[in-house]
Amino acid sequence: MPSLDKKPYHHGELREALLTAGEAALGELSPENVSLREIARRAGVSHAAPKHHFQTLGELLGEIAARGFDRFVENLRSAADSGANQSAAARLQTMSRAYLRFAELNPAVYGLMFGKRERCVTTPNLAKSSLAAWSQLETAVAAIVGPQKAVNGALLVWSSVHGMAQLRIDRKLPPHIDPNASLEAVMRMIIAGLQAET
Amino acid sequence: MPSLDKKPYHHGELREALLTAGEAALGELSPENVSLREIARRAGVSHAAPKHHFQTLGELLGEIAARGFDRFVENLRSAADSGANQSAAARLQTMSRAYLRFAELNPAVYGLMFGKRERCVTTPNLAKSSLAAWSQLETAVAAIVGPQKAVNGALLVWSSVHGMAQLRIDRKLPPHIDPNASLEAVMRMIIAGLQAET
DNA sequence: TGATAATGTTTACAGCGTCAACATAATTGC
DNA sequence: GCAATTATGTTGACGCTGTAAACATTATCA
Repeated sequence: MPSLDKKPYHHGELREALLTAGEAALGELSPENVSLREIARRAGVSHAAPKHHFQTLGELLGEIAARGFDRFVENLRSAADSGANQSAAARLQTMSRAYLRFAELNPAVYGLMFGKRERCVTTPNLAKSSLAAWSQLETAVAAIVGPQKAVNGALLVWSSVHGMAQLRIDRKLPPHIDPNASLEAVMRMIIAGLQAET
Repeated sequence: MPSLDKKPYHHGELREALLTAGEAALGELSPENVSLREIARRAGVSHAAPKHHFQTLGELLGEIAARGFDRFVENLRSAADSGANQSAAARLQTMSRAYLRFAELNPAVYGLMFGKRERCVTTPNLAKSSLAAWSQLETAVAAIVGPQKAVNGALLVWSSVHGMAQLRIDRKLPPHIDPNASLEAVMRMIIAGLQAET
């Protein structure tokens, strides 16, 4: 009698399997080694099978970036909620911690989300989530400096936190710097700068 | 009689030619299309010729990044010099403008310099130049907040400017933002934040 | 001047993304 | 319920890539 657990010809959940295999590969391999063929291998499928679900590698990575954005926005939202009864400044600091934490835990996906869009295709909901994250930040900043100056204030915060995340991921910070302690000090200065604007 | 301008078997200045061809390619093509073979083509030489001057593509790109760093440090230095008789705050602002300008004019090289070191190899003088840039910045910041708090202050400035550069290069800024005007506003807030530390 | 080192070319190999042709299974229409 | 169609797999091919090895040409030096 033939073995009962023989692999069927059709996978059934291949699209989903490719996305999770891709995320796993991004977590384990250096980005340049994350290839369509490698992801297909991990999903236990031939190298051309993904074609029926993602036209190109860029489309697959774009979808992974979109999912990353959803998780990212959710993380920031729950951080903001958890600080609902704090001061606006403390809430902003909490959000910044969540931001940096996400970047540290998901460096490759973070790179897809915020890096140049050469490796992945920008899907509509990716653009939407990106804008959602921005207005989330702008709202938190507006609570400190008022809506008038919220744009530049949000730019200050976003640039700084994004810059720190990037520098840390790319290991470009001088070795004598402790990123967590520094984030607190940097955020303190940022908030002072914001408050000087009022 | 044979033509006099016939190409000689040996190039003569191939190493230099490869570096400039590489920089040109980085300026014209999207980074993923900058290949060793493409650079060799531009230098008018067979695809394996670079091997005698650069062991790998990463070595070539690493050397290009190192040269970029030299120009970068020089730009910042001359910006700092030009503001020698200004206040420390104004001098820092001048340096920031030079920083952002360099990133805008040389996005691909900037990416090699500050991005992940997967595409290019870190050569010793690259590390040296990087550290030089950092202490240059730290000195400028120390003139405002004193040496004690210069480290965190420099981190604030570097993160912010690097973040803005990256966001602008990657076109991740909301479209309604004018980067140049925003830089001024952001730097004003940063300097206020630094001065609040004293 | 002749050996040797430097610096080119050619050829080869494996991995990549993508496409086209084909195989198999699920679904739909009658 | 069965045939036609559609969805989703596999296989093989193409041209690209980086890199290595073998070979050709020229420059350098004893």
